[in-house]
Amino acid sequence: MALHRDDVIAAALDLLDEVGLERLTTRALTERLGVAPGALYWHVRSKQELLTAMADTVVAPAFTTPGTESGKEAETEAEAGSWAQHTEAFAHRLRRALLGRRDGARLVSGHLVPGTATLKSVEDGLALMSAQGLTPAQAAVLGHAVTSYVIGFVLQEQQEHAPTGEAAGPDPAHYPLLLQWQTEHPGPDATFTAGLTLLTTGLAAQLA
Amino acid sequence: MALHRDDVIAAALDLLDEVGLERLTTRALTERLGVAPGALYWHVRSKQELLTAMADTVVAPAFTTPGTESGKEAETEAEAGSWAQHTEAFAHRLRRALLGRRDGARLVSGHLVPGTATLKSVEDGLALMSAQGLTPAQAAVLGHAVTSYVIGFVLQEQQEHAPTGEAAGPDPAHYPLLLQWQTEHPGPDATFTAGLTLLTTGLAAQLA
DNA sequence: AAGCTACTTGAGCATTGCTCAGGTTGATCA
DNA sequence: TGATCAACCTGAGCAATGCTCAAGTAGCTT
Repeated sequence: MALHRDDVIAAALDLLDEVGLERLTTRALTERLGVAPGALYWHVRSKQELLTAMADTVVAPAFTTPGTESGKEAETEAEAGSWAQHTEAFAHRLRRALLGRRDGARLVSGHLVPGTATLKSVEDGLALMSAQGLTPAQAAVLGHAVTSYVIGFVLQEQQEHAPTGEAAGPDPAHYPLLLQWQTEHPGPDATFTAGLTLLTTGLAAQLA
Repeated sequence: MALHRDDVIAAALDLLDEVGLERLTTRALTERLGVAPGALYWHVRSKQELLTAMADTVVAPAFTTPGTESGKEAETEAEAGSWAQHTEAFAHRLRRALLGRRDGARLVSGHLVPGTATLKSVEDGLALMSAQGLTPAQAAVLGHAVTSYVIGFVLQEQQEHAPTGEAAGPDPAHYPLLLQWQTEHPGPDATFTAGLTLLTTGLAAQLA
């Protein structure tokens, strides 16, 4: 049975989980597909395009509101919840999506180009916030800030295991406050949420 | 006259500005240095290590407080300014440092390993905030959030000109709110500052 | 002058992204 | 049934890249 573009992307994502972005090579991919190296370029114009498609797939679930697809009773117009709740929910979805794949944040931050579905989702988000009294500028600033924050956060979160090419950095033991923070670390989830809350309460404070 | 490690790094940064990260190749670098390809590896263990050193140089000015080096009258203990002012000043320094080089954010986000100077600076920042009544956890969360935000923001900011490997994305003209935002865009500097203010006022609100 | 260290050459290997002319396969239509 | 055509694949190979290494060369010290 012949391959199709989606099979290629799916296999590429599997391979990514196994070997990481640095070692994601077209030859390893075609080998996994049981196919000659040249065959890849029937389905994909270049490795760049492949990476973009992968990034798009990774990010997709974050831009799909949970109850949106099954027609059960989802159409409650402006679904329940304040703009703050929606924003935070989106941030958590995005982070989970990025964490779901090895090097997910690097992949997305380097190769994503917003597709139709993404733009639609962003537009809807802006509309929802405007309907709750935010100016378009406020909504846009918040959205932009949140995505920046999430990507930056997960980037650091996933980099801990990356090779640096030189000897390990300096010993942090001499920096008491840093050390204290590292040992009392409440865990990445809590840290993420705390930072995220800064953004939403910041806007809430500005509104008052 | 023989090369030295610093010359190599400086030349690499110049080359980065000219050709961008994708085309920053060891051969182009050695050619620019007027030297055979193999000569590079006397000064640097691997390309990874070179990139790490470059990232460190790019980021360095952000972690050097302006009045710190000249002994004029800098030692005013906890220099003037609230934790919010200090945090925002740091964020702006970091953004400027990243914007100062082509692909600066990608370089740093992918290859930085915090050096001694960086850790010292972070420790000092935590100390300053603690002295102003913040708990270590609050200070750490704020610092982490700010750096995440800055890196994510500049990453997007610098990606506008990057090649995607496929045809341009969908036309954003059909999304009225998005379009409105794009046309009324107050400029990246203002957007950056607005998002940053969200973080600091968020913490301020939590303290009250 | 001898010797040592810092630095460089030149040749070359393995890997990678990509191309392309020609096959193969399977559905379609005469 | 057999010819046609498009989708899909092979095989061979090219150019660029990161890296290695034995053999130099230059300059300083003694």
